[in-house]
Parts: sequence; structure tokens; C-alpha cells
Amino acid sequence: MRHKIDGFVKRTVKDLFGMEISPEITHPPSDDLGDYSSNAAFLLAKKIHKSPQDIAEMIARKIEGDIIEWAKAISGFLNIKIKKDAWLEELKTAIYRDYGNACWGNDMRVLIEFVSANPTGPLHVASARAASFGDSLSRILQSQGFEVDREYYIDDSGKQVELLGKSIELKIKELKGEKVDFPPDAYKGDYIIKLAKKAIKENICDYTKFGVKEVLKMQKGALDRFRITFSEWISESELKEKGEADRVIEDLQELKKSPFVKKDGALWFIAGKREGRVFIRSDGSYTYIVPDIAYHRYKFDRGYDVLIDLLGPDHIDHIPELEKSLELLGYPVENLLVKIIQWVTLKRGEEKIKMSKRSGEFITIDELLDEVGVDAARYLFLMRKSSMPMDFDLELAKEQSERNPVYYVQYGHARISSLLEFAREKNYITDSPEKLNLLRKDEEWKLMRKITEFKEVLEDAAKMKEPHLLCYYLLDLSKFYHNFYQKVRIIGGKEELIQPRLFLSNAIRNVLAMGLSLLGVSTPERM
RNA sequence: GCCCCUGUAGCUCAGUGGAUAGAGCAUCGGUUUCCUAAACCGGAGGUCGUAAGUUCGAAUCUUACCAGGGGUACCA
Repeated sequence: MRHKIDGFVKRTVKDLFGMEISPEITHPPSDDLGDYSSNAAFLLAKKIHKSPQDIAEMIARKIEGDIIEWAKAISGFLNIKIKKDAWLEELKTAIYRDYGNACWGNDMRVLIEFVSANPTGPLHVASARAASFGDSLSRILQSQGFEVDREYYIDDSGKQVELLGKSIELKIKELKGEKVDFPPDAYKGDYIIKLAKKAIKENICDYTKFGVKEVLKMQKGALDRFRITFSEWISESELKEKGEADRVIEDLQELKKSPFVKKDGALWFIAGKREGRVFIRSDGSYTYIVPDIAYHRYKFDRGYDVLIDLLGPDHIDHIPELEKSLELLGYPVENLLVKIIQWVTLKRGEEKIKMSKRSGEFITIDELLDEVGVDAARYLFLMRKSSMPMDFDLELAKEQSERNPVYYVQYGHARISSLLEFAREKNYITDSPEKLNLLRKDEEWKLMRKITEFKEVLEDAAKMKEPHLLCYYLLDLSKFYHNFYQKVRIIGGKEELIQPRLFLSNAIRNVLAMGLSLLGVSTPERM
């Protein structure tokens, strides 16, 4: 619908003034101003030296389109009312299972990397937020015609995993009755004890390898429970073994203008105005960024058109070096989109819950799910836009679970499901698009217009890479439906209106179901 | 010091260039012999952190400042 209007406005402007513009097509603040409005006249005012109102009037007189009821110029805006038939035609399609799907993604191949936590302990809530986000964004992009793969990068080489091995080894000694001094940065927590006991039982000698394997198993289990899947798990150590990290350094050194400087026995990467960053330590080992560059190169080499990284704010400082290196190596950095998912602060009421993996005090995904459930957790994470640091109040998520936004939307779905079931028992047809033109009430028109907004919201969410837009839309749609349901008696109301109203309800249920499944939230038939 | 995020109703947050700035919670009042009251309707509640600038138009963009949070390793 929005695309059609956009086309009409552009064509009319071209016919009238011979100019190409990109007008915005939005919804006016109140219904009596029409269904859509455009700022086209404002954009043209300066170029052709006429007042926006005059231009809008010219466009309004000239504009043509099979779905336009009327077009008016109102204080400079071009306002357009859509024919009722057009809304009804749109409504008929809203009952299909692929409603809202689009193909402007053009089968572009997208690789989205997320979570990628250190394999040194259970996943905590910040990972849960990133997991919800990455999963939902993948689904939304898929719905718009992108071909999406999801990847988890395992940081299984480096000092942190050696420390994990060491922590297990020391814990074993302690369990055997030896007195041991744990280094201050050793990993603690129940899972270390569990791993140590298991290592003893299985006669393990390589504690690091064992620890990483076991921790990954734990992480996969938690993600599974959270309904998050990945197409690929890429291991840092494997990339290193294949010599990919070496190749990055070699190729960067071969450049005409080497970006490296030796200082204090370490190899520093200097690019742009920023201070340098160490790539090779004085002991000859690579810092984290080198295999990470190799990894990104590997992503590009596999032929992806767009790379999306969802990172925690602690990675911000590495982005310039990563991008600069890839650029120097000849890769299209503009196709790499790095999105920072801000931290989550856990609270219980007023009390902040401090988290530190090393000290062993943290809330894991499993504990979170035990307390608030998958659906509530996912919806609450996804409601915030990614740049927003969020407070997650466990007390509130639990206590107010009845008034939790996710239940409001799910309740809408359950309510309609039960209505439709009741209707079928009474032998009413719930999916016949006949007599829809009998729908005339305000609440019914509002719902019809709201339904078609689904397509617009999905497109916007995919373009902006922000699933929270969908969360707010679904809340809105549910609100409109609850309002309609309360005011209009369907079964038992006017006989000729029952079937069209059931169809309308069915369409709403379909949109709610598809929206919720894009968020990874379940759609209960009853509650 | 430098970098990043944030500042919108009492609270939690939407709104990122358009018209009279919205929702939930909290609060006050109302709605159930009838398809799910986990619902609905109404009231009250705003110097959009401050100031300047850009613009026909700014909560939205720019700059400076103020306030809160986070980062600032040859950890990742």
C-alpha cells in the first residue's frame, strides 16, 4: 500500500515538474486527515519557488491511482484517502500464512554473527539479550527476502581459555584435599566444581580442551532452551591452525605502506589518527584482533553480500582497527555492519545484581528462564532498541507477569483462537472473504488499516535492523483488537456481520501469530 | 583526559526531519446475567537535560555545556 502511494506521488511530481524526489509516505496524526500523507510539497518548495500549499494542491489535483479515494492539500501536506475496496482487497490477503513477507531482500546473502561469548562459563543475561536480538533480526530479514546464515564465533584460543583449564586443574587439586592458592582472576562458580568432578571421573589430562568442550555443551544447551539456533559454529583455534591469522599479518606486511610499527618488542598497528593497537605481543602471540580479522576475511571470502556483527559495548574500541585492516586487505568494509547491543543490568527491585564471570556471581540464561520463562524474557529484551542500556528487573518480570506486554499480545491471540473455535462449533465459516464490505464500524476500519501496517513495520524493522518496532506494533494491534472485541459482539450480534467479523478476527490472529513467531515467542491457543 | 551509550509524564520506555509529542505501569473514576475481565472506557499528569545554530519546519540534525552509566590492557 505504502509502495503504491509512493509510486503515485513520484510519478505525479515527475509529470508536473520533471523532477525525481524521494518523498516520505507516512500516516497523518488523525484519521479524518486521510490514510497516508506525503511531504513531497515541502521538498519541492525551494526548487520551484512556490509555497508548499500551492504545490500540494497541484499534486492533489493531478494525482491518479486506482486505489485513491481523494487527495487533498492540508497545510502543505499531501493527504490521501484510500478507497474502501482497496482496504478490503488487502484484508483478504491478510489471512494467508505468508502475509507480510516481501522479496526486496533479493536473495542477498547475509551473515549475522552474534553471542560469540568466551567458552569459559555459562552464558549470562547480556548474551541472552544479544541472542534474542540476533535470532529475531535473522527471522525478520528472512521474511523480507534475504538469505540469512547465523554464526557463533568460539573464542577458544587465548589466555582466557588457558585460565579456564588452570581453574579446573586447581579445583581438582583442592577436591583431592590439597591446599591451593587460586590466582585472583581464576574462574569460580559451581560449574567449575562440576567440571572438575567430571574431569576426575573421566581421567582427563588436557583440562583446557576438556573445559572448552564442556562449557560449549552447556552454552548450546541454554541457547537451545532459549530457542536460538546457529547455522555454523566457527572456532578461532581452527582458523589459527589453518594459518589464517598468520596470513593476515603477512598480507598486511606486504602492503606498500605497512601499517605496522615495532615498539617495545611488540608489533603495533597504526592507522589513522587513533593510538596504535598491539597485534603481536612481545612474546610473539597474537592479540584477539588478529584472528578476528582472519575470521571476517573468511566471512567475506564465502561470498556474503552483507555481514552483520552484534557486539557488546566492550568491543567498540576494536572496530576501527578491524575495519581499517579489512579495507587495507581489499574487502568492501561498507558491507560490514557492526551493531552494538548495550549491556543489561539485572535488578531485583531496587537492588542491583552485580555480575562477574571470574567471581562466579552471575545469573545464567538457565536461571533467567527458570524465573521468568522464554517468552517473557525474549519479549522484554526485544522491546528495547539495541542502543539502549537496559535494566532488567527480575522482580518486575516475575511479579507483573500477568501484566507483562508479552501476555497482552499472547492473550489477544488466545482470545481470537478461542472465539474462532467457538464459532466453528456453531458452524460459522471463519475464513470466507464474502460480505466484507458490510464492515463499516470505526473499530473495524481501524483494525483493517492497522493490519496493513504490518508490512510497513517489517520493512522498517529490517532496514533499520531494529526488531523492537515489531514489539510495539503488536502491542498496538492487540490493543485495537481488544477494544473492538469489547465494543462489538460478534457471535450473537447482527447475523450478516458475523462471518465478515470472524474473517477480520482470523486475519488479526494470523498477523499476531506471524509477528510473535518473528520474535521467537510462542502463540498459545488458550491462556 | 579520551571514547561509547543514555537524558521525553511520578516510574519504565516508544517516537530519530513534519501537523495538537504517545504507550504501559502507578493514581483517580466507571464497565462483567452475554464469544476468555490476563480485557475495555474515561480523568489527571510534559520548560522533550540546558543553550546556541542549521531548516519552510527540530524531541529528532550540528556544536558547546550539564547530569547519569560504561569503557579506556601486550585480557577477550
